[in-house]
Amino acid sequence: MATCQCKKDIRETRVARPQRSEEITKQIIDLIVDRQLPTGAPMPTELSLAEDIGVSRNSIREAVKALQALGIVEVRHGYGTFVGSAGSEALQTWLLFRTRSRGSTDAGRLRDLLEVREMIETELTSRVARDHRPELIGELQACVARMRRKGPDAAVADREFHDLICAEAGFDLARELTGLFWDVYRAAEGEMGGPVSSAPATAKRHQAIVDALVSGDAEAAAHAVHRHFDEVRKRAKAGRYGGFGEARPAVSGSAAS
Amino acid sequence: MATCQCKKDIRETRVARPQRSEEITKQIIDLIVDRQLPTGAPMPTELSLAEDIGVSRNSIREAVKALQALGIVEVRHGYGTFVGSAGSEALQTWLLFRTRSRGSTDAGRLRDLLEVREMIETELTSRVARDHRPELIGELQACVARMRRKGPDAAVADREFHDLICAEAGFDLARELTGLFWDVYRAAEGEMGGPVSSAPATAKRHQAIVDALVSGDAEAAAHAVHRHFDEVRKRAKAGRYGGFGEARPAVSGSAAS
DNA sequence: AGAAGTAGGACGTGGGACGTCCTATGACTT
DNA sequence: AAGTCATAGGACGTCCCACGTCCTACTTCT
Repeated sequence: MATCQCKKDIRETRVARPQRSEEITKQIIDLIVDRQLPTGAPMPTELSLAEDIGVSRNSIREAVKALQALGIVEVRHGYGTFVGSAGSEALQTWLLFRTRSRGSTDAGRLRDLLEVREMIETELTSRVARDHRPELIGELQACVARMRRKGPDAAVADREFHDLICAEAGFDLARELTGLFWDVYRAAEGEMGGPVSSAPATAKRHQAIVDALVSGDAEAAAHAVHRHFDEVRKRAKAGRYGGFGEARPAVSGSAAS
Repeated sequence: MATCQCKKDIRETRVARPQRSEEITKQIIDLIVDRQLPTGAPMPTELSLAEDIGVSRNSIREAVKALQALGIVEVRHGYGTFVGSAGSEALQTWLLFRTRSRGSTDAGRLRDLLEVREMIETELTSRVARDHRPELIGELQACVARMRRKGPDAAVADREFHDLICAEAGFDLARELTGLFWDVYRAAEGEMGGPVSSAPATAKRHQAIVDALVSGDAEAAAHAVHRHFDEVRKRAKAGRYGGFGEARPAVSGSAAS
């Protein structure tokens, strides 16, 4: 009753061949795109899809499940299936698994998360420093103020702070990704018993970012963001799970592994 | 025989409630994490999963389909189900749909793709400029040389060029994401009848990036990357689908781009 | 007219059957 | 004895059918 009784080994390299059901998935997507169905529009019934495509309802359901997992469709029990927004929430499962799965031996996954967020936010903040609504500053200050008060709201304010900046730049994808990274980082960190962020220090760093934005200096803004993330990394290094480990060179066999 | 005969409207806001089957998905993931099954490890049979969890094989299959869509498991017909790598290929469907779906009215989705890639690659290249293997330069030069020769290989060399730099930094997630963005951009561009890249101009920009890397000047490297993407944007603007449209401010109607 | 009850549509789940694909084992050939 | 081919069995793929649950919209009663 072990995992599997046959002599399968991990070193199987044979790739899964193109599946039939993948074809169904494609057809459903094409249906949405061809008819230009907007987000929220009702999809055909499972039954009518089955008839149109010429497969059983069971196969349709499996295809729909796959699309649902990607946020491409949204299913409501007893009501119908609708076109989804393909928002970043759909990737949460993916990214969280990716972060956890090889996590036991490689805490660097957590670091990757932080690193990508830093890259995007650095550039994003630079651009916002060059051009932003005047009201933004006040909104950011309000977040910082909330962060100064300890409590569960501090984390929320932290996330809102970053989201405000990312939203300001106007790149939806970038904004959603950074939000996703924030959420997954938080979830993975909590799971590994990592450090809870220290609100006062974070507030201080955030204030520095606001100051840079006020001055309109793009490079200063980028610098402030870098320092913010430096501190997060430093805190992580002191955490229970022993920090991230060093960056390893990609291809060469010089170090690491 | 229309899309749906009932009077559903697009403005449905009711959110889908937590589904039972989502629970099954979670249990399967937990199984992988708890047993620390590495990528490629065989999963229990659908039948045994059904017995263990106490649901029908049908439900298991739907859950597995969802996980398969995210690359968390890999199913091989007639052989078994295996733990997947959760690689970025899984997101291709997601991102391509996201880019295409609102594409007809908003070509800005394509721009978002490019923009995020630029942000990540700018930062990544800066870091690589500060520290990289000496062999990297030669490898990059080889790519540039291939790009100078027109033909289908030029695009491949283009992708390899970027991938080499991203790999050098050692952040897997960043590397996979930029690769994903490249692929999806290419696919979406082709679909919209966009411009094929002009190899000589691209090669020139890439050469500038290599030069910056040789000099070890992080800021120069960032600048070179920015100029590279500027050119891609310029080319896109001249494309058949009429360019990206301007950056829109997130909330207010004040300034732009 | 308004509210409660009801019929029907649509998704959720379960169970079983059969086809297809793959591997491993054993018989057969050289 | 070693290699090749045929075969049996395991595991996924697809299908059918039935019933439960949930939601909406219509009908009916007050």
